Amino acid sequence: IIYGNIIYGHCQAFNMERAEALVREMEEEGIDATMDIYHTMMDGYTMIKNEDKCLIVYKRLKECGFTPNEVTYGCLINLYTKMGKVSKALEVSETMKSNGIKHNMKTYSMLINGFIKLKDWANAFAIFEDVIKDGLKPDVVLYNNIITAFCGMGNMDRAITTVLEMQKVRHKPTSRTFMPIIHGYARAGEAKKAIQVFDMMRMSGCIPTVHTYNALILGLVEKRQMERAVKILDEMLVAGITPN
RNA sequence: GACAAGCACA
Repeated sequence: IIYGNIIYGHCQAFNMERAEALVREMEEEGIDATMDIYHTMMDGYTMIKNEDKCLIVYKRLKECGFTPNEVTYGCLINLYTKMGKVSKALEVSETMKSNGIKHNMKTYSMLINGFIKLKDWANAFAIFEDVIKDGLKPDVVLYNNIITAFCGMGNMDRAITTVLEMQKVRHKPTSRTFMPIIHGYARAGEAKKAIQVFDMMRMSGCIPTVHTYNALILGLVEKRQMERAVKILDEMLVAGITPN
């Protein structure tokens, strides 16, 4: 139990060697690892993009007599989408379903995100249809994913209407909701619109993050509006955000 | 049920 927390900490800090050493230490003491420990280990390996190790952990989980649950499959789907192997992720999705485990918002988000990374908008939206068909109500993250997709397609208007839609359903946009939009306008050289969205964002009570500022500054720089970019940079420092 | 596996970046 205590081990679990420490291992979790190491995984988050990318110290996978340390985490692994602890697991071994635990086994030597005759303490059985719990499922969450396997999950955090899989996650850790996913973060450092070590597919093989992650799969080994998965295999060990099964060897220890655990039955994969939705989180386990989620970890696998996450792994494959992060590696850009969406077809593999879909296979996992099928196995999961045939084992009687339904998709939830997170597994769907991961799949959509995988397709978005490949710029496969058609399939991304196909998954979104499945979500609706399942009668699930999209959550904030899923909305953010959809917005990212619209921005990637260059369909900025749909992106904005989606934001309005989610507000209607009483979902508070997060700073990540607006980032792809600001970024999209920035890339298109529409600095004015980017700033408009930025204001809209603050109006809805979102606190801009470093990434938000980065997106905005990038746009201004591309438009050769260096003075404005520098001004924003100052605002950012005043807001107590450290540039990266 | 709530935590917990899903959304940043040239």
